[in-house]
Amino acid sequence: MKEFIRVMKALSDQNRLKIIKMLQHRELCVCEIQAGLQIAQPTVSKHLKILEDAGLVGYRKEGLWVNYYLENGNSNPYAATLLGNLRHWLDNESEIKQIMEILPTLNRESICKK
Amino acid sequence: MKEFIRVMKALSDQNRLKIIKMLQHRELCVCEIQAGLQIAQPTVSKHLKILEDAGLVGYRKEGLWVNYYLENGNSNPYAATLLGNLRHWLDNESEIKQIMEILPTLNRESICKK
DNA sequence: CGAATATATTCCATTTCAGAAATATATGCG
DNA sequence: CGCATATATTTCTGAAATGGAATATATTCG
Repeated sequence: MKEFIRVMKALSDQNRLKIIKMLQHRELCVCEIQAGLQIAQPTVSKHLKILEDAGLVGYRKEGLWVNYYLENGNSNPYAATLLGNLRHWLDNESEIKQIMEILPTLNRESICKK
Repeated sequence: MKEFIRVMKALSDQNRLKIIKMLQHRELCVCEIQAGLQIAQPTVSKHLKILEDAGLVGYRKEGLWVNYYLENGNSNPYAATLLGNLRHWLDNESEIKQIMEILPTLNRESICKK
């Protein structure tokens, strides 16, 4: 019950849903996600932790960068099913389409190094 | 986006999930749900309103009683899919099994009339 | 109409959550 | 080691959510 609620709550936030939709296209580091969402970096990190605790995303460290990716949901069947649904859900939402346009232009080199 | 989040939030609460699981077995009036959840009546009414706003439940008035039932989700595709998933999800949770044992004994006549 | 009953709404206290700023940690490089 | 950079954690604040008590509404029945 608690595990299910954790997944549902994780997917009850606009910014976290945007992160999920972004990660459907490719792995992203924190600064790329931040650039897409336009919110403070610590806020992004917190959202990512909530998604991770729900079994929705995982991460790989690569030097200074931390690359987040969508989980398959092996650990959590609810997460797996909902991630499957979200593959096609929300694609027509304006907020999502807008980010998808920005996504290809996001480049960690140009975003982070100043 | 907002509509999706409304459904997810509605299904992010333990008591509302219990209501959904109860309604999978049969239509129930408010006082029967209250007896199953053991919380105050106004709280039940409020949860039911949240579920209704999300397109998850509907109701029929029958005299003094208001009978709530699970929606098919014609109005809301997200609600429809999740209600389908919840048909089998959570059945093995102890909190749910416990209510399912009480459910057959709930009788609006004996609960409300005092 | 007036009383009784089932449900809904309002109001209030407590908790939870999102966000930002400040700070801490970790990795790479000179 | 010491500095720079990317990310995580802590702390605080305002907004939202949950639950109960009190109150309001609606329906039935005499």
